[in-house]
Amino acid sequence: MTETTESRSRVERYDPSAIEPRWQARWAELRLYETDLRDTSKPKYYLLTMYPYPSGDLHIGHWYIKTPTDALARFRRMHGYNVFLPIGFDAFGLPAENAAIKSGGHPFTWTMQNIENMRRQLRSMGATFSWDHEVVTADPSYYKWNQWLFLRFLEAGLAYRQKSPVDWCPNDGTLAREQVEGPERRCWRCGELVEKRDLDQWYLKTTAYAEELLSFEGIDWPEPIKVQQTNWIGRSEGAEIDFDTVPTPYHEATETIRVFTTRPDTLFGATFMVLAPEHPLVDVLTAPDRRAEVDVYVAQARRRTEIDRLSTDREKTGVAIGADAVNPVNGERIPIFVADYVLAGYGTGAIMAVPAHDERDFAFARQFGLPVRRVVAAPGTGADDEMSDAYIAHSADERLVNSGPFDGMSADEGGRAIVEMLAKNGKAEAKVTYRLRDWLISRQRYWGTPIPIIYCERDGIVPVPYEDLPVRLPENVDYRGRGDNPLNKDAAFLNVTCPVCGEPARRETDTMDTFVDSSWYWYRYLSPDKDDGPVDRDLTEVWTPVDQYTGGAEHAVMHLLYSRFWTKAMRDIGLISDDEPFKRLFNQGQILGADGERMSKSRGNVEDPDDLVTKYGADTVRLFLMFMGPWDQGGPWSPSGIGGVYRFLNRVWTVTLDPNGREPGDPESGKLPVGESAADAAAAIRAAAHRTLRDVTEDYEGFRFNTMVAKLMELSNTLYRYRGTEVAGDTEWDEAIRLLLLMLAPAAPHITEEIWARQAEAAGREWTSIHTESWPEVDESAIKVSVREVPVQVNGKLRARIVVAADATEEQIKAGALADAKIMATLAGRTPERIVVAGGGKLVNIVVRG
RNA sequence: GCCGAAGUGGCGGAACGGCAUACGCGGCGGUCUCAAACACCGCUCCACGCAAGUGGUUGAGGGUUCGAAUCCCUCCUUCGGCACCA
Repeated sequence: MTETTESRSRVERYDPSAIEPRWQARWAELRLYETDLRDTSKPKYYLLTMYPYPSGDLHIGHWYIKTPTDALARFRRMHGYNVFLPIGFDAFGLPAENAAIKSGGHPFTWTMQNIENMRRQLRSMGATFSWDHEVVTADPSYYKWNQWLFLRFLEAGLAYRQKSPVDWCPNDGTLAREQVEGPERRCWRCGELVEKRDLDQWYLKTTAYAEELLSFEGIDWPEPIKVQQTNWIGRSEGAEIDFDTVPTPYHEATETIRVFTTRPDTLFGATFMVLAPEHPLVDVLTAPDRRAEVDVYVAQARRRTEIDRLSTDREKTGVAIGADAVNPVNGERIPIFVADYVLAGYGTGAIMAVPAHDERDFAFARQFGLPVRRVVAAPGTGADDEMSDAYIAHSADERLVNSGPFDGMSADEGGRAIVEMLAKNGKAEAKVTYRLRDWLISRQRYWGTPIPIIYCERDGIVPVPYEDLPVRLPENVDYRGRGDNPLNKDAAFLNVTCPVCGEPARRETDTMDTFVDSSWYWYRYLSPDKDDGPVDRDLTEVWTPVDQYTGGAEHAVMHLLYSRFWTKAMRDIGLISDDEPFKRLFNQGQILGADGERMSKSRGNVEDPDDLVTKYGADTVRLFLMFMGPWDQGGPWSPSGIGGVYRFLNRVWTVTLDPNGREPGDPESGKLPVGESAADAAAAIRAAAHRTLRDVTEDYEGFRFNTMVAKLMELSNTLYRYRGTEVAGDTEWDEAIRLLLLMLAPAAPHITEEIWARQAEAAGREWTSIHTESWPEVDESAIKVSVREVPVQVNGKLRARIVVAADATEEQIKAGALADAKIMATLAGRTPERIVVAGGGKLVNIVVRG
């Protein structure tokens, strides 16, 4: 037994804390991961991971996002690619201001401290980021180009100014959605009731690209993301139709209400109209005796959230305004209502209500006792049958009824004919509408990119001249414990001279939405220090679009849609030639706190990676995050199980560095399995190694990191079984060990580098980094088997397994199955009705009656 | 409410039209040790059975198929997004 003790002490214990910092320093020294963007000798691979927000809630979630991405970068490098994996910080935003208001400090200080800590943590991962290309969006060298691009978009007619409502607190100014609390909608800071206030704000014309954004040609994105974006854009074909109002004693002028409808075929069924509470004609048309009630209703509606207003669950509310309109097809007078289920921002902010054929209109009509008139009928349905629900179905065999000259036409045909007839008098036109709205980029906040505009009494809206960019944020800010924008109180910032006339003028104090920063940062990564333009055209021609983008699914629509818009807009002002920003996209899941909630300091459920790294090492943490589950799933954090991954790395350490050692706990240790020759064992080892290589390669490519780790565990378990036997140290053994290390290298870069170096030293070879090795080739012949097992089912139930030659024909497999004793017993003399040999001989199913 | 996704052992999960529960955690038993820790070996979905085995099982219910965790329909639950969190 002294032998086992000896063998166990032959190699020192795996100690990540000794290994990891040393290799990180060595890689940095060798500049192993600095990407030469001008190097064209290798194919390029731009791997982008969503840059983090330096929230101060530094948590394991950041590692969860970055670790597999780094493994992928290393995997691609081993395939001969020139990989660019940049990193930066999304440094503007609300949390920095909140921290500043609370602490009295400066958002800049808070942000930079967080960034410094995150840099350290990200470095401790051993990730191969190109730190020399780092971008920090709160730096004037970055946000200057937000301003520059904004001015170019303004020149190109892609930016405009318009009044729109914000959630407003009398004490704390504009509030973000998360700052409005409770069903009563109160300010989170002072508890005051939140109201709507209309402000002049800047918009970007995303809708100009609505049609192009619907096409995902040439990019390989997950289907659910494309569906969500398509639904967000929400293209609807229909018509705009004009309804004239009926003059009244208090309003004799005829007003025209233009509605948008996707169902012009149902025009004869319109029995009332609805205006959005924000519609300008509400005020004009409301009868004096209805005024009080309407005003109250409008004020209430404006306080509701859109989600609430659009809920089909909620009881419909509304108020008649005491005016009628005329249906242009039949001259019928119909009452006009104001109701919050109609939104000002969609279509024309007014609808014709057809209760018979629209669910919400039906509910409203029921609520208010309004007539329901069927105008579309499926075969077998009477024109005036009582309706218990709106009839929405759209099929080819339904016909118009109660529609005058259009009776008998199909819905499509009738719709076209009705629009055509009205169009002759200029009363209708075919129209496509989108749910997508233009992008409101104005924020009434300090910590963002100042919008480079000056307002002059004489010259109006004046862009800041390009040579005066950047418009810098003043360094001294005074929050005085309040939530509103301190720029409004900063005289030095506010008061400027008009660039056109030289008279005193006022500077815009709104800053830009932080989604502006994140809409083009990957272009800036290529040339972060370029000072004569936002992007380096030569580099973008080579490096963009991004080959692979990884990041959270919570960005499925907004960030990814804004980025697509921005790319197209930059293309159209001649800066780049890309049509799309990201060729391939992968959305990983989110790590939640142990309580199943999103990690945040305020919830106290933040998991810091540092402790785990200290205890187990970065390689174990990296591997554990990959092993936890499918990357696109995420889930609540639990460190239980990390010990298993740590054990696995210890086993790799032992099996590679001490192949001839034996295990005291295993009576069979050091012996080949019963009945197996050394040649059999060597072949089995080789087969296992190459089978694993084939599967692991596919798993890396498909982002299936959890099964990738599982398969490497299996291989190491197989090797462990042969540890200390006569085949340990053979050619096949050494090859398997080599493959194991190469496959593990992208995921666990430190331990593999250490073992690689020790092996080189032991063999007297000169050291080269494992991370400069090429990815190995699968030898299919090593995996080939001579016999295999085929499961046999009877009526879909597994009854036996038979062993057949690997190249057995279907007939031979059938015969073998029927000859099996268990199968014969199960069949009990019954004659098979059918025998299915499935999947090219993978499985047999015998179907019998009774 | 609307759009998207997911529900599988005690737990994380594997299989994604063909052997359900790979791999790991936890648990149980063992080897080593004076002992503990570490390490190692074995067992571990549920029910009945001494066993061989038999039956059941992928959120619930229905359907398609020789065959369904996987495809379709209805429902339930959870997560992401819903335009000022990023």
